[in-house]
Amino acid sequence: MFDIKWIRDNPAAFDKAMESRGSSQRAAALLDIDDRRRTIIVRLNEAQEKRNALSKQIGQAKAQKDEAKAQALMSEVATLKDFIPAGEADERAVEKELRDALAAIPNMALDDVPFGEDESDNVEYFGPNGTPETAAPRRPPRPAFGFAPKEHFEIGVAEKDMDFEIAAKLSGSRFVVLKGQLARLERALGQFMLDLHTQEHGYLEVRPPVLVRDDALFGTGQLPKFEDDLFFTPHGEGRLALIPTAEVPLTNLVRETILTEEALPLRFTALTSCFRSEAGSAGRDTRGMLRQHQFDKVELVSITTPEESINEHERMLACAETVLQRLGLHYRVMTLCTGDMGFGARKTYDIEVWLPGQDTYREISSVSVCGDFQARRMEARYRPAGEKQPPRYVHTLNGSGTAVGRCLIAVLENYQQEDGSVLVPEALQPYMGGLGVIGGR
RNA sequence: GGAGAGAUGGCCGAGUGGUCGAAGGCGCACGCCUGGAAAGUGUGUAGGCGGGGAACCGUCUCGAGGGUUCGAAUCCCUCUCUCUCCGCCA
Repeated sequence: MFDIKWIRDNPAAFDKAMESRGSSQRAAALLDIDDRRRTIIVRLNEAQEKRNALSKQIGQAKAQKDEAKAQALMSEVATLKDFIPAGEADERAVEKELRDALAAIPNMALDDVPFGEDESDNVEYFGPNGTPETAAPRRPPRPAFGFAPKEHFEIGVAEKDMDFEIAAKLSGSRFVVLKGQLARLERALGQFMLDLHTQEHGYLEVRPPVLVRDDALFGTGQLPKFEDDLFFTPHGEGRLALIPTAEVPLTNLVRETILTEEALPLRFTALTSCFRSEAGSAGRDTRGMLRQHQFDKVELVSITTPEESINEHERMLACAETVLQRLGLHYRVMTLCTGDMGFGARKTYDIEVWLPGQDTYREISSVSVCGDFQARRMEARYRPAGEKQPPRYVHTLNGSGTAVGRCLIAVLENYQQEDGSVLVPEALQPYMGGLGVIGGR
């Protein structure tokens, strides 16, 4: 969420940022609300000041048993009796108007984010000061096949243990039932990723709720604008949402707090199921388990100072890349252009894994730095170390590390054998009881 | 689901109609003490909004929202959450 004071001071920059993100928001309309708001506040404050001063005098008069004087003062205050409640109501209304307007505005892209309209304008990224040559050694090569590689759901093991028909009977479309070694392989992937991030990357493992309140969703920016993407369940008088990503509970872990600077950075990771209604995706990726209503994901969230968030973004990307490197999966990294970024992001890297069966790259991780955008919505601040300074908003980052279901697809497609079996990447074998291949005879 | 207790500053904890944004403690910051440190000691230390170049001033905030009152942390109503006991339950 934007700071109205910043918009007041930088209206041209704000308009430019909105235009580059394809938003029709402009500073003038917001500042008009702000002007009305400030006028109301000034008038209200003056009236309150007068009331408070007179009330204090009434207290003194009563203490001195001067009833006549007290009565005179009380009748004077009575003239404010209508104005103050009305002014308070006006203030509440205009504050809400401003907050509602600000809450619907997407974050501003960082200066080095490429300008563009959609995913065709995204730009490949090779690391800080990187080139294709410097990035290549870290990235596993594409596998070579002596046969035509199949899509994941056509591979022998999947035809046996990846059951969309029974899932449809249970739950409808966009659900899957995994069985046997495929079920175990997905579990192994989640365990492997969690162990990697907790043991080597310094993340704290968290088991959060997967049902959350509207407030938490507002904090990370899913509400109020993206209600249609969520599943809700009734609860008491209200409702709870199933999380679309563990970003929601992990980031909200610091909501409404003032941290000490020494506590930063905070790094959280969680393996959870995620739930998305995919309302706008009818007809897209309907075959296979690429786009499901329910999927598992290992999420990474960092809470940092403003000074450190850019560095943390690169670090988090590297943490996510390590997953694919250890699994021997070929991938590329894209910097999302201004038009393709999510609502709360200032800059986003997508990691796209190579899927030989589809003969294309598909997103398997998205790593975003949000600046103080979410922190403002959550009221998450920290107190700078040293000399007395006011609290500042923290910066928040989130990234997938990685999507487990899509990673399963990638393993199947990249390690498939002509006979329908699939080799188990070395890094996963300890999690598979030493098994080197699944689906073989 | 039933009964009861509670929610106060970064943290703990006093405070039942006026001078209370709020005692005391912890923590933190600065100073003194010290060869240096610890201990001790002194001072300071909430946040939001508005006005102002600034110093500063005003206002709001004691879980949230309404209400009573000239005046509310304190009284009333509604809600949320936490704790204890009972019931149910993986």
